[in-house]
Amino acid sequence: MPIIAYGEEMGYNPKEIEKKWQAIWESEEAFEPSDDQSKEKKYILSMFPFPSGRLHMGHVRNYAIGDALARYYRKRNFNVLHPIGWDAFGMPAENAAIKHGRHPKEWTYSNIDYMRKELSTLGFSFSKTREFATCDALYSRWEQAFIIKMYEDGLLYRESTTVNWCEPCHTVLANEQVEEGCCWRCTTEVQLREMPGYYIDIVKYADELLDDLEQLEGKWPQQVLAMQRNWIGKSQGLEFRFELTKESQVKLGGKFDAYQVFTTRPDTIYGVTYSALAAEHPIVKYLLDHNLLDEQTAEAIIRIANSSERDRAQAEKEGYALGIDVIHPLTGEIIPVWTANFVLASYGGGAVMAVPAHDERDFEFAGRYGLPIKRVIEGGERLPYVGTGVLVESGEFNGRESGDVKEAIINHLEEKSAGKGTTNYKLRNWGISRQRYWGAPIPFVHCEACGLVPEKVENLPIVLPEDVEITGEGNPLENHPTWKRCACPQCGKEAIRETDTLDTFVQSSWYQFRYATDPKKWDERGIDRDDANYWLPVDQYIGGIEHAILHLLYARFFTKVLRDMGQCDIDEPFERLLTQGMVLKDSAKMSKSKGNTVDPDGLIAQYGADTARLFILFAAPPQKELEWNDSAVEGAFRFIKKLYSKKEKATERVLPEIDHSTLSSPAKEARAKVYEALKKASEVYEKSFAFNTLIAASMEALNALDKQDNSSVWSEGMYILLNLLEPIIPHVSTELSESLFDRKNLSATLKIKEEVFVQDTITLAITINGKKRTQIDISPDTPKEEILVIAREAGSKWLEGMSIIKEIVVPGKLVNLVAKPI
RNA sequence: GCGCGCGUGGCGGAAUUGGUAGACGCGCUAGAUUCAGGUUCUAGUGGGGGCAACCCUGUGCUGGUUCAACUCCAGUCGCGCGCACCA
Repeated sequence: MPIIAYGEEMGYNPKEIEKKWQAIWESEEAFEPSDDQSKEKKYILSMFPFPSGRLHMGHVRNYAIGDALARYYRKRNFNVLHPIGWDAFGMPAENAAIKHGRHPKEWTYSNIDYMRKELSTLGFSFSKTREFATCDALYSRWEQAFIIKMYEDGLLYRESTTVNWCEPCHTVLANEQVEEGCCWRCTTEVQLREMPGYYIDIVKYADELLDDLEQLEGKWPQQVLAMQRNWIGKSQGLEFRFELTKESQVKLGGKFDAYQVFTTRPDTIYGVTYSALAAEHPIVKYLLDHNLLDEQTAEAIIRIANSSERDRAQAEKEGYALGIDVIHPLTGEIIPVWTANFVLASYGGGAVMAVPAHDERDFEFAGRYGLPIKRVIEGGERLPYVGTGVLVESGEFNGRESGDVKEAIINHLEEKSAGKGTTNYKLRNWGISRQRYWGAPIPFVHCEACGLVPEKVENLPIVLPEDVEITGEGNPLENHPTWKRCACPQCGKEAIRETDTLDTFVQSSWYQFRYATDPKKWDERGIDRDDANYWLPVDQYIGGIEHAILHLLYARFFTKVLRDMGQCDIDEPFERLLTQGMVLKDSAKMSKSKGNTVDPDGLIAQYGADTARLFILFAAPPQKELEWNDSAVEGAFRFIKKLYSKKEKATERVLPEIDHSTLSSPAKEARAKVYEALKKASEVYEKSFAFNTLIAASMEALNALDKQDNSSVWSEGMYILLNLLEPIIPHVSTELSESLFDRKNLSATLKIKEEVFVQDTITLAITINGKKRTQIDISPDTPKEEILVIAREAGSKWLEGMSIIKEIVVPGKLVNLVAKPI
């Protein structure tokens, strides 16, 4: 019986161990990447946090995964870049200012200081020299330079259009930032508003953004790829002109002679019985402005135009005849024009041809208003029939298949100069203006004489004024007495500075390049091309699925833009993506409002960082949701205590040479388990990320070691287990590695010794007709014939009155005897 | 409606990718240690049956392929996520 009188000193003391190693790592600058770019690199990146004040469990999970990978590759002698920074601009800082009267800047930087400490108590191996906050003036400086370059390259423009306005956030939102008609941040319904703003032409890159998803196949989650494809929404078809009749042209004051419509089904063009315009369409506007509609109709159309897209999507089909007609480009028929609430203003020109026989929406609308329905595709019992088939009543195209007639109809219209093959995207250009204070100023100036002028690059950064009053009313930059007054960069006369700030997604679109740039060069340039080419793409990116569209699409887009600017030579920023699941408690997302949070600080105070990290990686595979479980945390703590308590078992300070054949069978078993865990390690760290199974294998190995007492086997076991657990529970692993092996076990590349898997006897399952009946122990080199003899004997009980018709031996696994009654 | 994914003990989850289902952990049961609680240790733990060796049954459901299916195929039900009048 061991004496445990001085157990307190002997026992596992996470606080002391963790503090000690965190200090050592800091003084050793253990996590800084090397400047030597001839070394093989790994860039491991967890999405950077918004400095909200405190870490939550989602952060802990995110960084525990990234840290495990970074530490693994560092040990494998890769040059590892594992940076952290702060996504520091954004609304919550202003909300805190309104609520608590704290200046956003002060609030943000003090949050960063606190959270940086939290990260270090968790022992994450981040590079310290590359840390930055996106609200740092130096970061804005380069971002503003990129924005100006985009403007010069014709990729960025200012335009007044209908935008999504969120009243509580007091700003416009990009399309991606509207979820089911509501603001992604505050979930209130967005309003449509006409106002000027800055846009980046992301649609120009739509094809590349779509096509390059193929390169990511198998490396990004399928779901994310599908969401991106869906969002880009490429569709090919026909765009053609609907010529207005002479009478209609006259009615429209000669202002319009035709309008464009888009269809993906040119094969149904002979089935057109009406055409429909969005309520916002210029022709409808003209009719309203010139009182060419009766009062009731006009009112109804205005009501539709003022309702949100979301409301319209839920409303019944509704529309009004406009009293004008167009001419069918192929048949010359007169087609009535309607306005309809289901036609989207923002897609395909805001106008459609309507083929009620072959489109559900058109059908429903036609039914409601008694419009004619003309079938032109054979197939299906009932209308609408939206499938493909043989064309009828389609003039010269009769009898041909939809599939091969599409191209012909497009060509036909092209020849008549009435239409052309076109590609449309659901993706819209990225609106980057925000009418808020706490963001990077958009570096433009409005000059009465020169118009819109970009700021001179040498004047960058344009920094925010600090003496502002944040009340939640209006834009503080707009309201500031002097800030917006400036000199025109072009003519030098008095001008007005732009008061919109950049969408915060702009900052997170290029931060991966900033980390890669040697900090010594941060003053000189935003991105160093050689550094970027060396470090990027990020080998493994880790973050929440909630960024599947927004951030990941923007960052991919920026990468391509920066490439075209000559900042780097890569096409895709993130080679592999891991989307972690949420951390739940009581089956609900942890949140302050639900009161179901578990505070990382409290957990660390109670059990230590290693337990927190171990639990979070053990409880579920990283991609899945993780249900918090206090007693399972205890279990993780118990494992670490057990590991620690076994340190005296290892008596040799190097990896011992062991003669496997002389060992007892529990010792052999223990070695096999240890090496199984080692085998698993590389697969887990490099491929599957199923840390839960690696931890399970390590637990099995420790349990097996504990069932034997050979100190060499113990030494070898600890040597290996501490190595493979170090990325997960670094403090206790390093502590034990230091005291047992002078940390030599942490730098070595460990070899798998195949001989430990060779067993004296192996167990084969005996199955009869695929059903397991019994098992046999045999020597591994027993010939097949002999195995069958033993197997038949072992199974004889179940084979009575049967005749064997087939025998299958799966080496090392089982014997299956296939038998039939005689 | 369309797209993607998932259904395995009381719970979290394993299963070398077609070869002994339920590893590992939590929980639970019994026992040991303890004045007691906690800790720790030992044994057991999918369901049903049997004194027992054992037997039956079992991966949402129904079929199929195969010597062999949690794994592959078809259908079906349920759940989750995303998109949603995109012409």
